[in-house]
Amino acid sequence: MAETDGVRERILAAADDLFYGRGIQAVGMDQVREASGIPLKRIYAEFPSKERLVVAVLASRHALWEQGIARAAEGRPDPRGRLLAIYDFLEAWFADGSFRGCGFINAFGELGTVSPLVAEAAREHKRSFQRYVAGLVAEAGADPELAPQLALLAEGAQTTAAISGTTEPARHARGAATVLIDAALRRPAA
Amino acid sequence: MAETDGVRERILAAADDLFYGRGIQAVGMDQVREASGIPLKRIYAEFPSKERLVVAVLASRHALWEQGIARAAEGRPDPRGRLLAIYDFLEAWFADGSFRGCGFINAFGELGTVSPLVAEAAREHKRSFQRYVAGLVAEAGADPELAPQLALLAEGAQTTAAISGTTEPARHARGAATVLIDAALRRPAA
DNA sequence: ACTGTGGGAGAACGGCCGTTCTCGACGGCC
DNA sequence: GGCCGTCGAGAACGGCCGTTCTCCCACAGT
Repeated sequence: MAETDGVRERILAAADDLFYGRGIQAVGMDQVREASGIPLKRIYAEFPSKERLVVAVLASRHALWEQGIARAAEGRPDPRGRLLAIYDFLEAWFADGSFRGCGFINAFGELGTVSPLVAEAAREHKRSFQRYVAGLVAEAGADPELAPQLALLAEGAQTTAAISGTTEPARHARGAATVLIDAALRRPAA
Repeated sequence: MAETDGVRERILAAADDLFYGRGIQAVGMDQVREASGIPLKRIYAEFPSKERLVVAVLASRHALWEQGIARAAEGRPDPRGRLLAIYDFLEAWFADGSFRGCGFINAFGELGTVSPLVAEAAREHKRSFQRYVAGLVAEAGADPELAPQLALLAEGAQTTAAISGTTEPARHARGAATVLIDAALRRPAA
């Protein structure tokens, strides 16, 4: 049992590509098998149902997201810079040809009412991002109200970039965030 | 041919409820028949395929959206008030128990890659909203950059409210919009 | 009253879904 | 070398999908 053999990871990578790229319901388990090269029996040994596989894919996507914004924040000495780094990270992401919006928003829209596990995964992902932003806002000593406002800009940029197919929303969000942050820092929190 | 008999409207209303509430792929044509009380044969006489029905539902939803923001803007004498009315309209919408996010974002996430017609309907809806905001921003004499920023806040509020299940995002967006508008009006466009 | 037409209800169709089962080949241990 | 458990390949299953077809009744004109 020394190593997982990467089977789980190969399934997750293939399923993530397919689910994110084409929509979850539009992808059959046979396509996951074909793309991963892992037999159906083994997939079902690892994930007892498609729903569980979806949840696991979302979990891995959440980990990637956290790594991404953490890496973007590296080298930014002040909280203000780390907050703005979020939008730089978004711009790089939007420029990726396979970008298709926030996988959690997409999954929630598709399965939110039919799968409580998927709905909860999306809620927890967004809560976690809100906490991250709130932490930086607190570090900066700004009004806590600033945090959800900055998060809103990031969410809006993701959906707008997905539908329009451009990267501009990241720059618009960054510009708006700059104004909001500087206004909040001029009149700091009690 | 004096009147459409409302058949088309009944189909659209039932389909919209179901598609928006449960997701498009999760709803079968039989459920549309049952909910509308219109026989399948007549539905297919009116809409040649499910995809066309989806597009028609999105078109009616677009009309409702335009009416909603237009009505919210009534009685607001200045562009600034009409811009902020967008977020008041959103808050009222979020408070509706059946709110489940922006139907166009949901449809795009679910079918954007598989149905070009649905993708185009979503794009056109968002473009139209951008034009509306841009018009008000121009009326106000503010920097045109303000328009996409305000739109971002509205988009982010919709997805955040959908996933969190609260109405707060509307107030957060309104607060951020106030700051952005007033900052832009202090340093007006060339 | 008889025929013809149109529209209603629901069965039927081919196809794909998620999931499970069968079968045959392979490799480790005595 | 012979047995046994393991595992991969793909068929099989029940069920639902979007779409079409069949059948039957209710009513029009003469």
